[in-house]
Amino acid sequence: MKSIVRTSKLPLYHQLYEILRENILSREWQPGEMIPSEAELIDQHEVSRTTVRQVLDMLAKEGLIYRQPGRGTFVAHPTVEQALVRIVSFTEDMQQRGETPGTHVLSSSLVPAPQDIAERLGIEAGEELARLERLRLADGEPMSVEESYLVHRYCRGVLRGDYAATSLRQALERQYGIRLVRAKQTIRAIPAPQKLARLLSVPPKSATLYIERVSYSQDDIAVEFLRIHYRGDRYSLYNELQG
Amino acid sequence: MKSIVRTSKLPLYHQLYEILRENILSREWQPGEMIPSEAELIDQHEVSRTTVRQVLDMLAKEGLIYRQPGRGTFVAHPTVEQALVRIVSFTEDMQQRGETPGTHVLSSSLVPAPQDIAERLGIEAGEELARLERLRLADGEPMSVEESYLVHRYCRGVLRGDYAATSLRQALERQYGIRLVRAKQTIRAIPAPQKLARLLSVPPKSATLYIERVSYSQDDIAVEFLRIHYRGDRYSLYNELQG
DNA sequence: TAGTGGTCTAGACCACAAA
DNA sequence: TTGTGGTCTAGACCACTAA
Repeated sequence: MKSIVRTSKLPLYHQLYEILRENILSREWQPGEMIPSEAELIDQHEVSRTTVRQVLDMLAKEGLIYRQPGRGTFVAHPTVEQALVRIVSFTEDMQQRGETPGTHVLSSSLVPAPQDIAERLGIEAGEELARLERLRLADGEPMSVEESYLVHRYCRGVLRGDYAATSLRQALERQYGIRLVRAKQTIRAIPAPQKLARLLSVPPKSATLYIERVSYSQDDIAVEFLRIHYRGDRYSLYNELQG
Repeated sequence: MKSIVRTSKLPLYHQLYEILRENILSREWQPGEMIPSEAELIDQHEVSRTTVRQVLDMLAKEGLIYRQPGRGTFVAHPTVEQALVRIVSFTEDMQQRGETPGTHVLSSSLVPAPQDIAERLGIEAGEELARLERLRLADGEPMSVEESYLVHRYCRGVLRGDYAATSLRQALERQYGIRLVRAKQTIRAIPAPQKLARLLSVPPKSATLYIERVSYSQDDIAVEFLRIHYRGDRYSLYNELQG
């Protein structure tokens, strides 16, 4: 198990956060299981209660844990509710919804950046982009069509991967050290153009949920522009608001 | 100015939060303006730094303030980005988008709760609901149709108000002390039914962004069920995700 | 009664911005 | 040099849960 390094430049709470988060995501601590009490975490990591609570507050805010006064702190069960606030892969998304994901790669090529996409990514028009178009299936039926544009400069050769089987996000992380940690997106309802309607197996002009997303790396650099058309009759988004 | 009551059952941080929040929302503290430093807040309200910082963390998380190390803490400028995370009135929403809002009341009546809505609100089917149907305009053109269902028990007589001119949210707050502080919603793309298409001035089966929302009061009681159909060609949602 | 999380205090040292 | 927010500590009292 990783432990806190007192000489690190990283704040103690940040190190402890990474450690606890890893224990949860790796399933070392199972959903529903009680995690060590605040007192135990203080002893184990030799930090103050304030620091421990700061970390638990962060994890609770993210929905990874929940607390029960007088009882303890527990690992939360993953819920669909997280979908719209956390960046989630198609595979993960479908699994949360209880459907079996599938993928067909429709096309994959290098293209010069069109003006509109270049603007969104903060690069020059004409710069080389890796374009990947995929049909996504849920339980064998078409669910969405995704069009990814990656700034090729940051991930030369990405298109050599097989993205029917592998996750694009995983490849970016493992081969290029790029973690997509933040994204901005807009959501619209638009009628399916003819070609898209055929791919999705719906009548032309059917309502689709259309999302445009720009994703940023851990260094806050725009890396990907994504267009997704979801079938309106099969897909819905969920989120929570506060006043 | 309100001040903290030490004998109150409410936690100090909660009272201080309400006070600072009110100063911001009432525009007593203008956007961009520096708010009192942590040291000043400690003196003014006679609480510890921990308590002050807990409150500032909450406000920063909400996006109401931002901090600059070494400089101070400032009131944030309202941004469109808040739209999908904060609960926003139609009027406020349109103003942020730079359009002039308008409203026509289509119908208003008391109805027994249908099974599906009763479930969402956590009440018995058949319980009395106040139903309000409104057409929303932006720059004089139809933008959306809203159908509100309020649990009448909590706000007897609401329907006497004129909700073409007044905000329903304001009426709930001022007349019934109900503040909608939290909501859950799902977002879909669906084709406009004939009747709706006429109201929105679009062809039948046009794509609409359809939102179902359950809103909760400060006491965490479900108060309102809302259905909104936005014209797909005029409206888009925006939000930010984190990895 | 013992253990848990919720709230709160008084103090400390740091890096950074501005004068 | 002064004031700001960022991080961290050690300790306290409370209400609640479970044995």
